[in-house]
Amino acid sequence: MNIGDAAASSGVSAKMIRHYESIGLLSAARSANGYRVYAERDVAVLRFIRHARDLGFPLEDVRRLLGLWHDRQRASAEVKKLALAHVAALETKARSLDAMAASLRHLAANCHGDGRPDCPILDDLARKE
Amino acid sequence: MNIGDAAASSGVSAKMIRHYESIGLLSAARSANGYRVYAERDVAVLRFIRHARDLGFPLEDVRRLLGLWHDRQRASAEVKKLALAHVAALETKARSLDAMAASLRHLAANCHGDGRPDCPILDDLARKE
DNA sequence: GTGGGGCCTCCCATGATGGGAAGGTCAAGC
DNA sequence: GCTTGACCTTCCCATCATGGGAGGCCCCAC
Repeated sequence: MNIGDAAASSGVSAKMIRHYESIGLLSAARSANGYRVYAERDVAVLRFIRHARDLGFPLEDVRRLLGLWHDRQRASAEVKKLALAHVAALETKARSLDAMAASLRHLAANCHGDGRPDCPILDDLARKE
Repeated sequence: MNIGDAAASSGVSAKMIRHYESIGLLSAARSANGYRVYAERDVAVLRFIRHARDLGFPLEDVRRLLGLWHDRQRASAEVKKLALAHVAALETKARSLDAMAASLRHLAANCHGDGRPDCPILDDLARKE
């Protein structure tokens, strides 16, 4: 299987497959012509990476998760710990964005939003602090 | 006022002040020795930028906001429109993070988290899809 | 006049992804 | 057999906002 097929059946772009290889998440055999060759096992790894990325795990976490996945002796506690730390990070980030949205929504609510130039939003951005 | 003082009183790092200048958000006079020179007016602009960044506006939005701020004839409607579009983007992003967190939290809840190797989190990441 | 701190420019790095150029390879159709 | 087009290769560049650091100039206080 060449990289294009691996990309199609894993949902990871060929570009990213090469990138993941370059940072050592993956390795690929090469055929005589220099093309990367993939087996089903590799496609499974790529899908794993994609799923982890879909959950927002940074690639360094993905690297650790792959290590834990490949280690059949790992304790599930390690995986859970990593996952919950990531959940906390996601929620912290989400709360931060919500706070920004709420502040801005409040400012916007006090803005006429008509043809007049007065604008509490700009006034707030221009505040001396 | 040199860049260090402008940084201290605006809360924007000297590094970022130079960067903002390089992308045209700001301009600075130069003294005979080549040092950038800032007036209170410039510090106000820097604070404006910082506040907008604190609300998560990307620099391209900041550029537009600065334009609207400098234009005393602008209609507040334009500012409000920009602000609400950004609020929507922030909320979309926050909901996306929350969805990831909820999925992962659900998986983690079903993971023993003890010394055993079984782990629904890894099973899910390894699913064929 | 020397030392230290501030300033200058320029390059590099982050994290994940994509775009694109220049060139090699292969298979199908004529 | 030769062309064509699709695929593959590597390498460089861009994004977005920010920081680190090197090498070198400038200025003030001691």
